Amino acid sequence: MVRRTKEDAQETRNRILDTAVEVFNRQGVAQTSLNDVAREAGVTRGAIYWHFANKVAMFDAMIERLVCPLMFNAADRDARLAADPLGFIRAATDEFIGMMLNDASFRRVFEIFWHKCEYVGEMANLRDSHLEEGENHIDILQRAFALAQEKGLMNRLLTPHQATIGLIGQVDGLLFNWTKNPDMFPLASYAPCILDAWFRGLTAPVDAA
Amino acid sequence: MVRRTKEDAQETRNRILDTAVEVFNRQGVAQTSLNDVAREAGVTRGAIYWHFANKVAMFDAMIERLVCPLMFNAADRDARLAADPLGFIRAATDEFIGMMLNDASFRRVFEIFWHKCEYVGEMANLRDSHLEEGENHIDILQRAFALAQEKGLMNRLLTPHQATIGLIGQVDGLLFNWTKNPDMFPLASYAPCILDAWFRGLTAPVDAA
DNA sequence: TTTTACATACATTCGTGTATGTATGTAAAT
DNA sequence: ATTTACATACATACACGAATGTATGTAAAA
Repeated sequence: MVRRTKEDAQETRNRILDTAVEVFNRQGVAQTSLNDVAREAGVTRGAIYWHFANKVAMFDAMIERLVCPLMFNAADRDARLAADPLGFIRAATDEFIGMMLNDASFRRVFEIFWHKCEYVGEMANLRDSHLEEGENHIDILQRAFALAQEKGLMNRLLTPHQATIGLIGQVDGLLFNWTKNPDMFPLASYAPCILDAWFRGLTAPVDAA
Repeated sequence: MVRRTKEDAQETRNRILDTAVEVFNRQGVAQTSLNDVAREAGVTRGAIYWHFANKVAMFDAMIERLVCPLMFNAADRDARLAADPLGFIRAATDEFIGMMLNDASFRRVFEIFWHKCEYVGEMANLRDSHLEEGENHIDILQRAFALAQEKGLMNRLLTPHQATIGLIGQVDGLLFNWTKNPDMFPLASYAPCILDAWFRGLTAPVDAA
């Protein structure tokens, strides 16, 4: 039973990528052969080599399919950012954490990124090429923090860029450690109050001393 | 020229492990064959299989050789912790960050842990077995935060455990992102003020409202 | 009829584990 | 002080599976 129509082919491609996420997550990217993916997807390596040049290209396609948090791409982004910069930032982080909690397939991809992948050679290049996306997020957050300072909503002990780096580090670190070992702490209940404390450090009044 | 004495053998073993760090860091753990390590260390696979059962055992030996931050193991640890809990915690984080900045071989091992290693199968088991070490650090920090609350040095909006998880997340996240891309931000100048802000969130007075 | 979307078959390379060889150290017997 | 007997510390060689990329076959779609 061979699939031929364009829709069928697209479905095959998606099934390969879905399967790749599962197998990568279970065996690691480097330890996974294209045959492993093919077998579990119910196709042969021929199908994989038809759709993708090699494993790295397949991994890249897996990334491209990722739906990024919506906050950063929403149409009314700049308006919301201007109206309540700190609220926007907090909503964006909550959205990201929420996706990690609720969207299993989203979470599984990040588990691969963080714990089941070696960034060397072509994989390192691939990551670097996707790094610009992250720089875009940094820019947006930085602008929001700058606006918050202009509005007097936060102190000036951190530059907007430092605040951005700090927040991203806090969020990434929490999610990294939680995905590494979910038994370490309950993310859903811990993240909100930890982030409350984090933002409290920004809004605390500065001693004149 | 073959080495025979015990000292020579130990030197060979160390050279293999030193080389392994370099090669793992360059090629990734999974992508590195024992032949790669042997060639660069100036021995054959025979030497490696003499000293280690396989690659995982070699990786484990690499971890065992790691000198952990001293703060947690110092003789006067509990005394310093009791005298100034928040100061102790801050000094411990500064020490860890300082080692990442100044000790290149220490940093290279963490680069492997975080970016050049897939935690699946035996490697996942190995990591889990070393996880207890981390739990010990968590216990110490948690006790320190609890003491700080008893002394009225910090507010009670976070439990000691939540504060611990938050701090570890902040530090790990900063170091993880910095080792991923050192050009992202200057760690040496950013870390102190970001941590200042973090602790400010703990010590900020709580609104009665 | 020509592509498309795969499956099948093949050649080659590479890594692992182990088995074996060997030169040297070392401790006890003589 | 030698010699003996064995352990140590590797190097060399081999057998085996496994993964990759490509070349080719093929049936249905367009």
